Amino acid sequence: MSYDHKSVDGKWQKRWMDAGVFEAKEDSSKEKCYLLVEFPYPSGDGLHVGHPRSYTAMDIVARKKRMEGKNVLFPMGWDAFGLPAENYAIKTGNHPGTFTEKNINTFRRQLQSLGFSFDWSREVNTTDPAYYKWTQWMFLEFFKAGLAYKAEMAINWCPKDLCGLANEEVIAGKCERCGTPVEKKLKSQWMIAITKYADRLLADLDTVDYLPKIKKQQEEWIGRSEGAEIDFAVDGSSEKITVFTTRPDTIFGVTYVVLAPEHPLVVLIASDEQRGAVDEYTASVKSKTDIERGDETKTKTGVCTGAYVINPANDEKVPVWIADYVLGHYGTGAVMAVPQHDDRDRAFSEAMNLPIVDRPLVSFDEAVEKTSGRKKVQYKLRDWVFSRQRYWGEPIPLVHCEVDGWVAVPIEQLPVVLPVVEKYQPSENGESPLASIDSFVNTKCPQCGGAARRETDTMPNWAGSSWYFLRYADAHNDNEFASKEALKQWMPVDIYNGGMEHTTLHLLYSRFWNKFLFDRGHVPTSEPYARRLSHGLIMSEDGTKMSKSKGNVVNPDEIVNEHGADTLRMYEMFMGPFSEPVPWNTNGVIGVRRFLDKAMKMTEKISDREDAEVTKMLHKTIVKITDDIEGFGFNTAVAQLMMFVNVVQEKGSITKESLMTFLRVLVPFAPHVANEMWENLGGEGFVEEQEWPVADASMLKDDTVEIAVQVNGKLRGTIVVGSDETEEAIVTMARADENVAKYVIDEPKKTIVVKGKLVNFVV
RNA sequence: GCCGCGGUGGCGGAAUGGUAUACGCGACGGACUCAAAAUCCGUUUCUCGCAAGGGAUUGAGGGUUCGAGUCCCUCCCGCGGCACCA
Repeated sequence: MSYDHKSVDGKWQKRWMDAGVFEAKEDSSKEKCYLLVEFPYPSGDGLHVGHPRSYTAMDIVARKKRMEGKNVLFPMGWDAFGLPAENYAIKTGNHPGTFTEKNINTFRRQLQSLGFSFDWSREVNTTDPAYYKWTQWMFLEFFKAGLAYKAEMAINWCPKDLCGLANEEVIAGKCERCGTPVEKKLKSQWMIAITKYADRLLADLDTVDYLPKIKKQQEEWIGRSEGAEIDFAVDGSSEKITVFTTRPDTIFGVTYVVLAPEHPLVVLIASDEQRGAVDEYTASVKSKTDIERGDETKTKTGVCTGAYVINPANDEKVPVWIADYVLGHYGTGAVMAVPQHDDRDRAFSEAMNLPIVDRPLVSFDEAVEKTSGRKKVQYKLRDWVFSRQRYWGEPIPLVHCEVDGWVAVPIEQLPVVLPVVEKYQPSENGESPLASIDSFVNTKCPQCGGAARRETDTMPNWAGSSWYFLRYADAHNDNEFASKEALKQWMPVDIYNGGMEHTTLHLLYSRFWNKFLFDRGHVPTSEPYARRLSHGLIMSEDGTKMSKSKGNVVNPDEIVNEHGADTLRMYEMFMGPFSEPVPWNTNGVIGVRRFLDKAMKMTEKISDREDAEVTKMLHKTIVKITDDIEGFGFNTAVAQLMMFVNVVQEKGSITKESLMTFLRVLVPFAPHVANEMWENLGGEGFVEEQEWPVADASMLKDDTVEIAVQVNGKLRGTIVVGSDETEEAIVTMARADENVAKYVIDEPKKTIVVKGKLVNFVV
């Protein structure tokens, strides 16, 4: 006999919703706890089994914290701008919002079918004008602070779709949709000066509790290096080449200087004899895609410009080359080459038959001083390209006026709502579809009232997700993105869980965004997340990534229908360590369902008395579950719950009191089953409304312990002794063991006793 | 190439330097049944042995230690991230 999961699941989900038990309260008498999971992109495929892994884990934490008396905020929403909806719109001509809404409804139904204790009253949706009004408002804050600026940028361009592509849409150098190799195209783009925050984004990592590997990824992405800028005068010219180097101490070993092909000085200094070769080389580099350029990391190419520079340390005259191993966008786009100390310079020298000299090093400071250089800190981080020539994104709320230039749309006119368009395809020259809507584009300048044109680019996907955690604090506020009081109550997020795939960009962007708002006095903390954890991916049974094209995607609905919500929840917790990737195994699901059936049957074993073993196990279980939830060891927590039920089954009876206590540690994992049992036993209200149990320390101690007896470290027997037995008595008993005595004939050289664990005789 | 993580039964995995293989799946045997499913009981790292018990075993090889899956060194394999950042 197994329990009827369909009626049990539905019954409790309805009751939780009706009672609003999981809604966070603006109640300062309790300590707050803000638990955040990454809000999903509501794709047309519906929920993936990967989603509930993170959500269940944090749901368990949330339920436990509530029972411990915390005021918990555990919200959910939708990161709903995105390409799939736009592609769907291009294909069908329907509005992407229709598609998005349908998908959100599916996701919401699926999440609710798993009984997560989300506070649905605070649901947010990035595509809702009431939400993106504030995304636009924040962009204007960047604009007003001078951090948003326009610049010519090379963007990814698909020559077949006539369309600009985001980096994420370029797969292996090809257009994600049509497979055409992607080209570079210069376009004027809105940029946000995240590099101004590079030092703080790096330094403040010391103030947060992230997994070390996550910190490391942030550090590497920011990529700080210390060095110096040194000027090399161009021989016979007033020009100078400034290089950035982290090794000024190698200055005497410089044999040539290299410019990136896109360096502006190239055209100025190339000699007449070399000009042809230089132009040819520059053109060939331009026509290469990033991948082609990257592919050639082993064979270095370049040409001599015919110009020479003077090494400021020793007045040596060295040639100037151009080569694409030097990047235009990093440092000064120019490098002093020291083949003696740098592998890349050495490889280039060997390829071009350039000399490699052996010169002594000088100290860093001495070299900087001798060359009149400047100490300099460089970052790999680049400013954030914020424009997309796309329909399905937040319109950038600026207008361009002939007289006043770029002007912010006044706050009372926000949001700038996405207009209705005929077609969602970008235009021939790569303009956003919004550019073809005259009624949208033509407007008046808010400053002078003259004719002006609206910006038609939209924001990238990252925008809405850069601040959603703030909106949850006060999700329905029309006057502010969130009130100061609400933000003060909830921020920072106590634990933020998400995938490793978001630990560079999303994490960095949202930290930056929050810091900026902090500087403007809009949010109370400089860092948004006190703690960041990540979960491992759920792989398919063969260990590869689940994907629709391979047809190995598991639909969570099927598991819920067949075995119930609690089975899916617990299986996802049981399948392996939370932070590691684990393969899905449909066979394994059945084990969890069997456990839940056995757990349900414990209500038939109620008795006035129970075996002492059961009582002891209950208290051990309380301790183990409490610790495991704190340490995110959900798989071993589930194992412990199983062991408890196994003991009850073996002993045949349990008191009602013990069982009801057990339900309080079961409920975070299997809330439907736990509540159903609770009700069957005559419990009042919800199990979630009970206090988290505390183990009785006196119950944790065993009367007797089994002790291993080793001889020279090899196990030769076990003895059972009283837990308070003296060492002496234990050693005597150990030696008395028949099998042990065979090996310990003479007095042992040494005897090691580890209390409660083992005795080791060294003979 | 560099950095990080990992390698334990047939499978997913467990183990503050202290009885390796918990828990689950699968498999095998038994009970119940006309039969099957479900359920329950038992066995299940390999190996020698009727048994008592012995031997081997945590990717490979060394080392430290009374004792190593765990610590150290060398190497192999897998996964993830970064990748000409001067």
